[in-house]
Amino acid sequence: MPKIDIALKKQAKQARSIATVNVIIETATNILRHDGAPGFTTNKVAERAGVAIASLYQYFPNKEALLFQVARVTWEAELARLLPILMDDRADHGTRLRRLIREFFLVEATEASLRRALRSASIDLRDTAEYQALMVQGADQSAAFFRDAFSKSAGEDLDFHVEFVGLVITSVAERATEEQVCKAELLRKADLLADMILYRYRL
Amino acid sequence: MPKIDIALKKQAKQARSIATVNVIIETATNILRHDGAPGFTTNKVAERAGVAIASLYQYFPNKEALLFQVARVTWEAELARLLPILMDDRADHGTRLRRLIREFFLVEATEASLRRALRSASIDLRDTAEYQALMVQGADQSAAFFRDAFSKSAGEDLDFHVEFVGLVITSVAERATEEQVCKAELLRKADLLADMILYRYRL
Amino acid sequence: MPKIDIALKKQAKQARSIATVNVIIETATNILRHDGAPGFTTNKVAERAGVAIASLYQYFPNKEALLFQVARVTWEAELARLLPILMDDRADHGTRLRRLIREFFLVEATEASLRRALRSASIDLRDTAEYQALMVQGADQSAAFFRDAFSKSAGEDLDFHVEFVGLVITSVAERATEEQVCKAELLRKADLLADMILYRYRL
Amino acid sequence: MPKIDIALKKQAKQARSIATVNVIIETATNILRHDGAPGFTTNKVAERAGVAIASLYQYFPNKEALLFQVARVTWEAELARLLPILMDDRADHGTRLRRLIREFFLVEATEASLRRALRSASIDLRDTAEYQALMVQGADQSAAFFRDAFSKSAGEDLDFHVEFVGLVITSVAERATEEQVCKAELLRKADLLADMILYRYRL
DNA sequence: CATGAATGAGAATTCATTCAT
DNA sequence: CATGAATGAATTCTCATTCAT
Repeated sequence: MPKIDIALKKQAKQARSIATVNVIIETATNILRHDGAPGFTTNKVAERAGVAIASLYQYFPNKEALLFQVARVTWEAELARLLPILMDDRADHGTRLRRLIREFFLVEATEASLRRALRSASIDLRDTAEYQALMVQGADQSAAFFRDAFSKSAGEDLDFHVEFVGLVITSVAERATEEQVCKAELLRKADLLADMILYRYRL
Repeated sequence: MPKIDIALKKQAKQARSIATVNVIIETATNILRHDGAPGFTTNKVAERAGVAIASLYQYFPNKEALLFQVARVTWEAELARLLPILMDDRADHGTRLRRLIREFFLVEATEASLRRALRSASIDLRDTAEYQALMVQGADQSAAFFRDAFSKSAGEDLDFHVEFVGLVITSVAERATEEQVCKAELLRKADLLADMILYRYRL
Repeated sequence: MPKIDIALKKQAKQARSIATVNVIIETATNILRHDGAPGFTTNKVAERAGVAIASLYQYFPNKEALLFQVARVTWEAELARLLPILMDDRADHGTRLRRLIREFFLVEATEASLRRALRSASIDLRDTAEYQALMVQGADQSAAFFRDAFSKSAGEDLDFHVEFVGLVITSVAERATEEQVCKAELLRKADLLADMILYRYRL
Repeated sequence: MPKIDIALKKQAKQARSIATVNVIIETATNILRHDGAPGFTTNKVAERAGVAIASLYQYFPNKEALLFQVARVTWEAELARLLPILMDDRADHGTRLRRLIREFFLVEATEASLRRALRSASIDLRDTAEYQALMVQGADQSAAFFRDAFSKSAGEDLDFHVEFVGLVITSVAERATEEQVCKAELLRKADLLADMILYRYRL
C-alpha cells in the first residue's frame, strides 16, 4: 500500500540523460549530507545540480522518489562494504561478528550526517514496497549469518534473537556515530558492543 | 554556538500567563503526538490552544523555543518514572539495571509517536546549550548509578563504559519501540538487552 | 460528498478584514469577467486586489472556495432581480412568465462573460453541498411558480415539465447572450422563447 | 482576429504521417472523453499515442490546433448522423424536425462527456475563422431545412427564426444531456422541446 | 497584554513548447 | 523525419513571523 509512487518516470537512455539523473542524485545526496533533511528541497537540488526543476521532475515523479534513489545508492554502497565480511568463511563467527560491527560503525561514521538526514527524511518512504525490498536485500544475508552464529546458544526462538541483534547493532551504531569522535574511540565502542553480544551468545 | 535563541521571552509571572503558557505547551505536545513533526506548526498550535498566534510569540520567541519546552516537560515526566528505580537501594545493581531498562522500554513505548516526532523535529535543538543542559540533568543521576554498578568489572576507563551503556540503552529502546509490538515482546527485548549488559559486567 | 472543502476559513470580524475579503471577491469577479476562467489564478487575484497571496488563503481555504463566493454573490444579485417578478400576483401566469424570461435574458446579458467564465470554471463546484444549496435557493421559488402555471395543461408528470422548462430557459438564455447583440434583439429572442413555452402550455 | 494559429503545420502526405496524425487525434479525443479538459495535455496525448512530444508539434503548431482537429472530426461524425434526417423528403417537415431533435439529443448523449470537455476546452477556439467555418458547414444545411419548414408561419424575419430555433435546439440538447439520464427520459425531453417548436410554428 | 490582520519567502509540481541530434 | 532531452514560466498553497490597534 504505498501511497506515493516512487518508481522512476522515465528510464534515462541516452548518455546525456543518464548523466543528468546521476548529477541530480549526487547533488541531492550532498545537500542531504550538508544541509540535512530540512534543507532538502527539490528546487534547491535542481538549482545546485544545474538543471531546471522541470527536468528533475521528468525523471523523478516526486520528492520521495528522489529521496529513495539517494537511499538506494547509499545503502548499496554500504552493503558492498559489509557483505564481504559476512561471507568470509575463513574466520569463525565471533571474529566475523566483531569485524562486522567494527566496519558497520566505521561505515556509519563516514556518512553520519547523511544517514541521519536520510533517516529523518525518509519516514514516508518506510511504507513503500520499494524501500522495504531494498532493506530486505542486505537484511537477508546478515540474518542468515546471525542465525548460523546463534543457533546453539539462542534457545528456541532463534528468529527473535536474530532480529533483535540486528536492531541493536544498527541503532547503537547510528547513535554512536552521531557525535564526531576519533576512529579509535569509535572502534572501542564497536568492540564493547561486540563484547556484549558475544558474551551473551558465548561466541 | 546555539544559532537559535531558545530562552523564553518573558517568564510568565501572573497566574493567567502561566496558564496560557502551559496550555500552549500541552497543545503543542498533543499535536506532536498525533500529527507528528510535519503537522507541528505554530499557527496550528495557537489555534488549537485557543490563543492568538501573536500571543504565542509573546512567550516563545520562535518555534524552537516552544519545541524545547515540549521536550523539557516530556523529559522531566520520563525522569520522574525512572529515578525511583535508580535510587532504590534495597535492590542490588543487577536487579535495578534490569528494572531500569524494562521501565525505559515501557516509557518509550507509551509515547512512541511523541518521542519520534520530538526527535525528528528537534534536530536543530541538539546544539543548543539549553538542550544539552536538560539532557545532562537525568544523565547525572543514572551515570552515578552506572559508575557504582560497573566499578569492579569495567576496568580502567569507567566513564567511557558509563556513557556507552547509557547510549546503548537509549538508542535500542528508541528503535525497539518504533514498531508497534505487544508489551510482552517489548519486555522480552528489554530483558535480552539487560542480559547483554549484565553478562558483560558480571552483574 | 464534497471532495473540496469550500467553507470560509475565518469569518472576518474587523472592518479591515471584511474590506479585504470583499476586495478579494470583487477582484476575483472582475478577473473572471474580463480574463475568463483560464485567467483566474489565485496569485493574479491577490496581486490585483493588492493583498498578499497568503492573505487570500487566510480567508479562502482554496481556489474553489473563492470561486464559490464569486458565484454566490453573483447568483444572489441575479435572484434579487428575478424574484420580484415571480411574486407579483397582480399579473397572470403568462405575463409573469414572459416578464421572467425577458428579465432573465437581460440579466444574463449584462454579465454574459462572467457567467460563462463562472460556468466553465465551476465544474468542480457542482458536486459541493454548498453550491447545490445555493442553486436550490432560487430554483425552489421558480419551481413553485412553474408548478402553479402549468398545473392544468402539463398532464400527469408535472415535476418533469417544471424541471424541463427551467432547463430550457436557462440554457437558451445562456447561449443567446453569448454573442453580443443589441437589447432589442435580445428581447425579441426572449419573447420568441416565451411564445414557444406559452403556446405549449396554453397560457 | 484569430490570435492563435490553428492551421496544420504541414499537410501530412505520406501514409505513415497520415497514420500518425490520425492516431494523435484519436488519442486526444479519448483523453478528452475520459479525463476531461483539465486532463488534456499535449504531453499526455503524445505519450498515450506512442509518439514523441516533438513529433506531435511537428504536425500541430500548438495545443489549440490539435483541439480543433478533435472538434472537427467529432463534429463531422455528428453531422453524418443528422444530415440524412434533414434530407429525407418522404417525411413532412414536422416529422423530420421531431426526428432531428430526437437524434440530436441522442447524439449529444452518447458523447456527453466528450462534448462537454470539448466545449470547456475550446473557448479560445470560438474566435478562430477555422472554427466558425466548421460550424457553418452543418448550419447551412439545417438552416435551409428550417427556412423551408417555417416559411409560412414565421412572419417576416425568417432568418431570425431560423437562427434562433437552431440555437434553442443545440443549447437545450447540450444541457439536457449533461446529467446522466435514461434514453426514455431523454427522448421525452426531446419530444417536449419538439412540441414547443412545432406548436409555435404550427407544424 | 492580547489579538486580529497581514505577509515575504518559499515549497512542490505542471505544462506547453523548443532544441539538438 | 523522429525523438530524447530540456526548460521557463506558472500555479496552488504553506508557514514562521511581525505589526498595529
